[in-house]
Amino acid sequence: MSKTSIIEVSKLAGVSPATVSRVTNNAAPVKEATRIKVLAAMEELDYRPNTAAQSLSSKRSNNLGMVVSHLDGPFYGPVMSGVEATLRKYNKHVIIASGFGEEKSEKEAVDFLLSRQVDGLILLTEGLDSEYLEQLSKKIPIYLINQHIDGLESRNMWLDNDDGAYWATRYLIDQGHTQIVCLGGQEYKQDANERIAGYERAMQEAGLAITDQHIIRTEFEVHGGLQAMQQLLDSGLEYTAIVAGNDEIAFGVYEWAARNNRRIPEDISIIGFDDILMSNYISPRLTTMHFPQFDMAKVCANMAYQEIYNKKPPGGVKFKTSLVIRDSVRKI
Amino acid sequence: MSKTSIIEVSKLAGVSPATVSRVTNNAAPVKEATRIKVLAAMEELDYRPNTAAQSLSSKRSNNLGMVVSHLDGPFYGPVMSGVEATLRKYNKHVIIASGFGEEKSEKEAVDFLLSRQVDGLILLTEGLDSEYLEQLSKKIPIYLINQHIDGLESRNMWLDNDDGAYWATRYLIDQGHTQIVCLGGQEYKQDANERIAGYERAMQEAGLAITDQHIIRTEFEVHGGLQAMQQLLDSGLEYTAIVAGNDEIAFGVYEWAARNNRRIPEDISIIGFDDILMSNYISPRLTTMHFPQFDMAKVCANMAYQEIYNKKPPGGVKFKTSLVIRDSVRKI
DNA sequence: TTGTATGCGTTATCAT
DNA sequence: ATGATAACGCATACAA
Repeated sequence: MSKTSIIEVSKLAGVSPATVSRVTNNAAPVKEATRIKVLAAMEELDYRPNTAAQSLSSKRSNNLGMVVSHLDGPFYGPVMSGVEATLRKYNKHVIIASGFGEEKSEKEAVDFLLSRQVDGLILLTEGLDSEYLEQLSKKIPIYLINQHIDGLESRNMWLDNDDGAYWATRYLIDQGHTQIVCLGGQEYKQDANERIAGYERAMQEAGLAITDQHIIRTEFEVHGGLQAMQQLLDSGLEYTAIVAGNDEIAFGVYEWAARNNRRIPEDISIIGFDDILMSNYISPRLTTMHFPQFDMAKVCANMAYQEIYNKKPPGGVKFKTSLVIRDSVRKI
Repeated sequence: MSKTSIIEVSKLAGVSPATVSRVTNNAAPVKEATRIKVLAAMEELDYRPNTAAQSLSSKRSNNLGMVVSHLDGPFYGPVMSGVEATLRKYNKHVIIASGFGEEKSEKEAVDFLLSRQVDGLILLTEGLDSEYLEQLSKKIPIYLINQHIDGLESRNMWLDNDDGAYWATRYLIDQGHTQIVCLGGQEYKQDANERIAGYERAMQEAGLAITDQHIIRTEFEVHGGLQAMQQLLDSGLEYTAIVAGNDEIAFGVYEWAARNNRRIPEDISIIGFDDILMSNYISPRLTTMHFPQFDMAKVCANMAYQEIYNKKPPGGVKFKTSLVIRDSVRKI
């Protein structure tokens, strides 16, 4: 374990430590001949720069912090995966902290990460409001996934939820459905509102009237879908198809259908939103709008890297969903 | 951003930097009065020790590395969550790297983590063989989740797969089933073999004869379950219940049942293994053996912490599954 | 119990 | 293009 230091490498290569540093960081110009010598010495001694010393001296940890609401959950895996893979390519790393879905805990996670001297923060949270985030962004570069804050647009990666829900609804309409309800998320959630707006837009455009009963607000969870279906039943509204606010709500509908002896898609057609892993497993496989989480994560990590370590100006990106046709919608 | 250093704290408190260091690490004895003074000064200046300097000086990064096969996948979330939560409590942190399910990539992940000077390694991998791991363990403490290697038992956290499969099978038998098949994992997987052994043990104990046709090997995936069912059909063997090697295989059975117009549990009873999140979502909800991943992760992280930072000797732990009764098995 | 002094391995500044 | 040297902020051995 006797770590070989830059000094030993410099001696073996017959140069100064500074020169060795120059080649490891290949930032400053080094004559090709000496570079080769140094590289050879590093190789021979199996030299690995001490990251702590690098950080101390350069005042950079080479770590980005990332806080996600939940480490488990079906949604976050691909995002973490994308960020990790991208950063590792640049020899940077992500330190992930869980916010456990609560504002307090999410703030603690941010503090923890700050105390670890991360160079930037990637946030995929639910409980952090815009004021807090604006404050935070004065201290450290922050990148927001799936959250759109005025004033921070350039470091936002967000989804065009309206557009996605519009096309989801359009697909149902194109399949011949006219009695379409929407089981959306709760009002305090931005994306829930955007998705509902997209649904409304498509319905209106098609000249299909909707009433208050057509839109049911519930939690973005399986049990939310169940409750919403009960509410829908109670309302007596007739329908042939459902636009679900997300896939988990759609699963709640599956559950409800199974309990109440309704078949999907024969009796009820349904389209989801997000395309989480499970959508492709469940039976019948769920037709849904694909959320490009992995791409979003990669783009975000790239942007963070480029701005923080290469001073390239950031620019927010809006992503589009894509329709994934599977087996939960029937043609009328 | 002008970070306040230990020097400023020491001046404000009227003590030496060494004393400040002593209170932050509360290892060495400090008079209560001065401790209070120092704490007050730290508070006032909002002092946070520079982790890079700490690492450089103490020769410890206070980071543990963790490599998992996949960051997404239904299985790893709870494990990461448990490790992260536990370590954070101790003000240590986990750096997670993905192995992307390939040996080469997993080794790269290990190298990457080593180059980050982690103090220990938590491994939840598939492609690293015992020889490699034994070699690795000479360089750095490694903790194995869900993998049992001779010579490294004391740092192993593993599941009693045999016992779990035994009780899964027993449950089926207790519900009146006698024609029970097992859709297990592939031969090169340790846990797959152990689970099959448990199945066999329970069957023999109950005096139920099994033939080669009773045990089908397949991949631990949904499509594996599908294939196995096809094979089972071709064999012409009669059965009323299935022990699945894991939940994903069970989902494959669900899929097959849906396609072939068989009902669960009316026509086919099935019990899974692992209790992944989805098991509780799918319809009918899957009866399965719960894998205490979260506990396992917490125990593992605790053990790593205690050994690495407090020199407490480690001791491997064997975990038991527990039966989660839901709706996929019927009583005969 | 507390202070002093040194070292940790690298980068950055300033020369050359 | 390269070398010398001073930080970087903390922990620790040693001294008091």
